[in-house]
Amino acid sequence: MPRAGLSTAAVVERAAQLLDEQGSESVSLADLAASFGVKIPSLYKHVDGVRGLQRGIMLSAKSDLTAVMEQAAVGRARDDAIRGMAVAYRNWALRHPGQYPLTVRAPVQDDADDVAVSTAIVAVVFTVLSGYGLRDDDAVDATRFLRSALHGFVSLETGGAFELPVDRERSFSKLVESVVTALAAWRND
Amino acid sequence: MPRAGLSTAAVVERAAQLLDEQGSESVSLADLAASFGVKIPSLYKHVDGVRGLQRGIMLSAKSDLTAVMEQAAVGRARDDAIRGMAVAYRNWALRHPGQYPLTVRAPVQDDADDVAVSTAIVAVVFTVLSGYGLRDDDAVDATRFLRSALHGFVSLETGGAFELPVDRERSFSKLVESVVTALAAWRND
DNA sequence: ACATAATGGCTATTGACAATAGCTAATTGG
DNA sequence: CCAATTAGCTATTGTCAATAGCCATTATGT
Repeated sequence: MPRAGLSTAAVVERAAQLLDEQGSESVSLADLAASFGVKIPSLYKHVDGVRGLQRGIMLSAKSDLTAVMEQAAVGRARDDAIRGMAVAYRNWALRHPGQYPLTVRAPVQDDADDVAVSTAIVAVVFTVLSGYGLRDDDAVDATRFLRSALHGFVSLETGGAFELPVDRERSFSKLVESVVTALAAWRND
Repeated sequence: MPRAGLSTAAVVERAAQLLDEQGSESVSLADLAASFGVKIPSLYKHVDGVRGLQRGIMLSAKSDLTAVMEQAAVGRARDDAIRGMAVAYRNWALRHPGQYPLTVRAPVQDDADDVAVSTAIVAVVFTVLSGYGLRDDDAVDATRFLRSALHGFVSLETGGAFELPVDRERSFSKLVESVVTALAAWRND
């Protein structure tokens, strides 16, 4: 019996790929195994069942998205940083429609890795917002507002809820500009 | 064999209830049947399998949410209408965390009922926004912005993503006020 | 080099669940 | 009060995740 050369990383990566391609909400071990030309139980040597597999994809998705957002915000400040980050966020989601929903899963509190990557995402947003001089509760409210707007748009868009034949790019730009304006005026209301 | 007195409406309603209570993403026919003290195959006399059951819950959820939003907007205009609708939207979602995700599912195009209830939701938002004098593409962009903000917040909230010990009510109020401000200034950007 | 350990993938099996076919008992209409 | 319909049942099949236990392959240590 020739070896297929599996590894935890390879299995998780392939699963994430299948998830993005086939659009379904979860990968079956059956499909995943088939994609390697391998039987289901073999996967258990590398991944702890469906649960462990999903956890692996989720961790990699969250940290990947965080990196992309950081990258987009580096060297920019305030409005420019927001715009860059927003576009990067949306593009990542459009490229990874299957993985995206996993990035908004609340962290499991007794999973240290999950908590770490999850707080990292919020930290990026938080840092970008620090340029507006927002503190404490105001910063939290603003972060929630920004996340809500981005997540809402992307979630509806990848879910196919924007069906009218109106340019989604333009709608997103308008949304980002509205958010930027609101953040600039945050102290006033 | 005494009859349990099932009906399509009763089955769908109970399923929606279980969905909200047990927080999971879907109801199993096993649990649903058990809740009636009935065997699985009996459900097929009232509902067309898991698919048909989900469709039933989705239709009822979408029209229920639409009614609640309409109710909240009646007799109000502009900012007041938005505020009322936003609060009603969020409250409905918080009360129905299981059903809520079904309300943002894109309509299946060859399902006339689905298309009808789905366009009804958008129509409510559209009508409320008509008070701002927005037309054509602007109205679409604004509708998408409003839906994105509301859905994003509620989705993150019911998903448990807002974990910091900061008042979520306040965050939501700030979000609504930001949206209202943005809508009032829509033409300017 | 070769024995021994560690590892990778297999078959077989169990258990949960959806789904269908076909039966029988309860209800309802003339 | 009998006939037709309907509701719920048992039995069965098929899919999938998961576990147990087997054997082949690769790596290691003297």
